Amino acid sequence: MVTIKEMADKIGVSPTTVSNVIHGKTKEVSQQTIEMVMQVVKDNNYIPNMSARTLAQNSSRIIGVIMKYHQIEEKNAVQDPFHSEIIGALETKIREAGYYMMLYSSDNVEDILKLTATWSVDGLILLGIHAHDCQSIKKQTEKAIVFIDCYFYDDGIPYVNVGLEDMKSTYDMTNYIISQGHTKIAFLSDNRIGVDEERWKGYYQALKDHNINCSEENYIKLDSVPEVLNASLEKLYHRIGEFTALFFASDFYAIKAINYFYDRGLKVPDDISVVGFDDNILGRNIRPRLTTVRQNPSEKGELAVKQLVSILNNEKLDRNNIRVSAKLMIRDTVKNLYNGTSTV
Amino acid sequence: MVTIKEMADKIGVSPTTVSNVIHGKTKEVSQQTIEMVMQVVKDNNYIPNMSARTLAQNSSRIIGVIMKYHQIEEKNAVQDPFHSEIIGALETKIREAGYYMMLYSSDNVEDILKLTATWSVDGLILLGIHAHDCQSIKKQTEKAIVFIDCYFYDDGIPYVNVGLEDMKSTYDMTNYIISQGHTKIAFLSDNRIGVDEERWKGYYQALKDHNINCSEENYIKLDSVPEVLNASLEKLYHRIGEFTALFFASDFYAIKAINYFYDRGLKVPDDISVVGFDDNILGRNIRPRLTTVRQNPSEKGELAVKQLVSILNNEKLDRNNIRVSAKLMIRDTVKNLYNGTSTV
DNA sequence: TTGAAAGCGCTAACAA
DNA sequence: TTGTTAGCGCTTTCAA
Repeated sequence: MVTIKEMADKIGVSPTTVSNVIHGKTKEVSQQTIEMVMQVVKDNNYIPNMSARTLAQNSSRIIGVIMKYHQIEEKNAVQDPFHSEIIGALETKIREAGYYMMLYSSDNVEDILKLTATWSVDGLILLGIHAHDCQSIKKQTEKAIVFIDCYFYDDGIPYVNVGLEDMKSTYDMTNYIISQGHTKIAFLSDNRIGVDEERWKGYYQALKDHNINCSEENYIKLDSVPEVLNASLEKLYHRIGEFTALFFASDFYAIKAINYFYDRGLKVPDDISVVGFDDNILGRNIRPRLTTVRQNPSEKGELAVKQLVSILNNEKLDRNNIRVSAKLMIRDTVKNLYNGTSTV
Repeated sequence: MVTIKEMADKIGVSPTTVSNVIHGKTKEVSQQTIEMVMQVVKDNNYIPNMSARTLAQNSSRIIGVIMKYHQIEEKNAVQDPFHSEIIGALETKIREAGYYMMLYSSDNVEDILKLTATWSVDGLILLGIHAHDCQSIKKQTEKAIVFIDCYFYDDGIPYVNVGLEDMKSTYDMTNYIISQGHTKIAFLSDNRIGVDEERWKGYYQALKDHNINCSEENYIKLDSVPEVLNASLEKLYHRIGEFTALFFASDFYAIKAINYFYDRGLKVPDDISVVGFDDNILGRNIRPRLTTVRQNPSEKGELAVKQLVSILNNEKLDRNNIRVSAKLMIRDTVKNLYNGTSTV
C-alpha cells in the first residue's frame, strides 16, 4: 500500500502536490507535474486511505442508512419486501454518487447518534423510524438527514422527507371500491401511526364523501406477531359477514388473509373482495391477481439519495417534502356488485 | 465531541491511561484512576473516533458485505427474498458482534479489493459472487473472508464457506417426487453453475439411482430477464405434455410458472406437479401450498458472521466448509400418481 | 502504575 | 507553481 508521501518522494515533489493532483485541484500545477503524478499513482496502484482522509477532514463520505430494529426475526427490517427493495436502491445510488453505505438497524436514538459521530458520517437516511425519534435525532445533530416515510407535524423545524401520496391513493382506491357497488368496507392494518394513519384517513374521507357511514367499527387491527396474526385472521373470518370488501394497508396482510380464507373454502373475490397496498413481490405474484396500490420503493430510495447528495453539495432543494405518486393497480380481487364480474 | 486528550487534561492523567481504561487494559492502573477515568468518559459522553482508531491500528472493525451487482433492476441483489433475508441476518449479527457493516455491490474484483483497502476493512463476506471471482479475491488479499454459497474446486487454497446441502436435498426431494409415481420429471433453472449445478446433480443422481432415464432433455433453461422469462414459460407450456412433474431450482420460478399455468387454465397439481426450492416469502405464501426445499437464509447469515468473527479473533475453526441442512417441505403441489391425491 | 513521544496517512494553511 | 509544517484523534512503544 503506497502512501501519498512515498509517491511524492519517488518523483521528488511534495505530498501536497500529489494530493492536489489526485483531487483534481490542478489549476496551479504544471502540466508536466500533473502527468508525473498521474503516472506514479497508476504505476503504484494507489488506493486512498479513507480513515486518514476522514480524520483530516472530519468527513467520511459514509452515508448511514438506519432502519428500525425489529425484535421479531420474521419482521427483521430487510425481510420486508418494501424495505429490501429500498435498501437495494439506496445501495446502488449511494455507490453511484461516490459515497459508502453503512447499514445499521436500531430503535434507539442514542445509538444512532453515536454511530453518526463514531464514523463522522456525512449524512443519514432514516427508514421506518418513528416520527418521534426522527424528530429527536433531527434536533440533536447538524448532519444532513433525509427521512423516508416520516411525518412529524407538531414542530416548526424543517426536514427533508420522501414519502408517498398515501392519503390520496387510499382515497382514490376506496372510491374505486365504492364504484364497484361496495359500501360495507373494512380497513385493516397493524397500527394507526405514520403512513398507516395516512392511509386510514384517505379511506375514511372517501367513505365520508359518499355519505357512507364509517366508524371505528370499520377499522380492524391485525396483530403483527406472526403467531398471533392467525388469531386476528380468525376473528376477521368470523366478522366477514359484516363486510363485502376489505382494504388492507399492506399486501402482506392482504395475502395472509386471502390464504386464510382459501384454506377455509372462502373464495376471493366471489365471497369477499380484497384490496392491498404496495404491489410488492408478494402482491405481484399471486392469483387471483391482487388489486392493490402500487408504490415504487426504488423511486423512493433514489430520491432520498438524490436529496441527500444535494444537501451535501450545498445545493438548494426545490422541495423539502416529496410525495411520490402511487398508482392504482386494478386487477381481479374486487367483485363488481352490480354485475358480478371481477376481471378488468 | 470530547477527545481522549481533553479528558486526560481534565483529570490530570495522560492520554495513554485514559485509552487504556477505555479498552479495559486496567491491569496496571490503580482503582482510583480507573474510577476517575470512567467518570469523565461518562460525564462528557465520550464517543470514540473510529477513523483515528483505524488509522492508528490499521483495523476498522468494518465488515464489508459484498453482493453480486445486477444490472437488471428487478434482480437488484437485495430484492431477491433469499438475499434480503441474509442481509438482514448479517446486519443483526455483525452489529451484535460489535462490528460495522458496509454494504456494497459489485461484479468487479478490483473494486472489491479497493473497497477493502480504502476502509481497512477487517473482513469480507461475499454473497452470490461467482466462484472464479471469489478465488481471485481470495488470492489477492490477506483479509479474513467468508463466502456464502461459493464453491471452487480446482485449487488447493483453503477457504471458508457457508453453503447448503444442495445436492443432498435435491436428491431427497427428487426421491420423494419419484415416490409419488412420477418418472417424467424436468429440472428447471436459469443457469448451471454454483448452487444450481449442485442441485441439478442431486436431481440427476436420484433419477439415475432409480434407473429412470435422464438426459439433457430433462433440463429446461429459464431466462432470468423478466421480459424474456415469459417466453421461456411459454415454451415450457408447450412441452408440458412431456412431463408430469417440474422441479424448479428456486421458488421464484416455480411460482412464476404456476401463475403462468393458472392464467392458461392449467391447474397445479391436478394437471402438472410443481416443486420449488428455498421456501422463501413467496413460497410460503401461495396457494396451493408449495412443496419445496426449505433453506434458512438467516442461519447462513449467522454462521457466516460467526465464522468470520472467529477468524478475526484468531480462533481455530472446527470446519472450513459448512453445509447447512435443508428440509423437505412436503405440501400440496405434487400429485400422487397412484391414488390421485396431493395433500399430505 | 503512569506518561512522553512518535507515528498512522492525509489535508490545509501558509510560506516561499 | 511548489513545499513546509502542523494537526486531525488515537494507539503503542518505551522510559520513568
